Amino acid sequence: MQYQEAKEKFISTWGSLGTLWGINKAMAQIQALLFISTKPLSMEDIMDELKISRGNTSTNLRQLIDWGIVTKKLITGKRKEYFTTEKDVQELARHIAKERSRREIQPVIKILKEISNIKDDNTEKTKELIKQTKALHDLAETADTMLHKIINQQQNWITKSLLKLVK
Amino acid sequence: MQYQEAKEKFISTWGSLGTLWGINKAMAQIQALLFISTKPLSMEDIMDELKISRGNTSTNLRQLIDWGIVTKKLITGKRKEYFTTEKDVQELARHIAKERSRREIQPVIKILKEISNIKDDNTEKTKELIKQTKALHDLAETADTMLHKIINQQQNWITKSLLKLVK
DNA sequence: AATAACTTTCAATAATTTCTGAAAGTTTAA
DNA sequence: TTAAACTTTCAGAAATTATTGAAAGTTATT
Repeated sequence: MQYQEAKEKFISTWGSLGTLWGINKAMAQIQALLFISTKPLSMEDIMDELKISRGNTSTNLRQLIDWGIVTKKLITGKRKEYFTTEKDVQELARHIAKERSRREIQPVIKILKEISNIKDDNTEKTKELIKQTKALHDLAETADTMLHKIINQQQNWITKSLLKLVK
Repeated sequence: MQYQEAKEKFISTWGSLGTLWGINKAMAQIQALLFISTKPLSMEDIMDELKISRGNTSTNLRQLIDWGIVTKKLITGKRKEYFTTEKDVQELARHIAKERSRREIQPVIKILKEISNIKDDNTEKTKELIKQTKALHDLAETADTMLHKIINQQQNWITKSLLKLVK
């Protein structure tokens, strides 16, 4: 397998994986492209490379920026904006986990809590609803808390290493 | 909030969460319905409750069975097939994690390994591709292994194992 | 064996999501 | 201030995914 084939395979695999987990294909592919690029890329570069339209590129870059995994980079002497993605896989995983928790898990936890707090009218079906949503709530909350601890642990690890470097 | 409202909210929330994570809405809702039901339900029951067609119900029940989180239950004296879902949240989480790993993560790990093993032609871009896909491969493999260790624990996996991991 | 009770399959359709491309908007340079 | 360089927005088109419903298939009952 040569470079070009490997590159295409990586980008397309990443795109499919994204789709499977509810992430737009173009968004995943742009991130994949930046992830293996040796230098920041312009919108033009990305459009050419992935054969997608300007609008699509612009929209998905914005989303990646909102997710905190892509940043604009201004290159002095150039008008265009250039983009890079977080290159450290652990940082990348942290960002994604943190965002998905904030956007998707936390709101569900809140709703589960509400539901499990409805008044118990002592019917069997109400008891079951309360019991099951409570169990789900507890599971989600514990898993989410643990995930955050892991995430923050990584951060600490990184912070520590950086501090060591500086000292 | 009364029972009926709470029930509907739970089913619809579960459906939306599913969609967000790449799971078909009907599939998630059927599972949600069974999850809070006090007794096994027939296809008829599910169709009525969720207002979906027979075909849709049949297809999605099959998928849930394939995923190992719903089982057929034959009630003696009745012709119809009845369905139940795993009621234990931890077992449920185990099944889902195991299946998603097997179907989605493992194949990606395999591809990442292939890609990161391409011949190094000593160009900068090839070196970067190898480096980055290798890092991703290692992260995915570590995370997946960790997940498997967690899901293979028989009981109290969250409180015991995850805490250990974090410490 | 015939019929009734039930489930599965799948072509057609509907709903949803993504993508395009051009107009509108913004920023920089001269 | 004007024009060029670049980015964003968004209505319509295209692609993808989900859903229906009825025919075909299966299994149990008489």
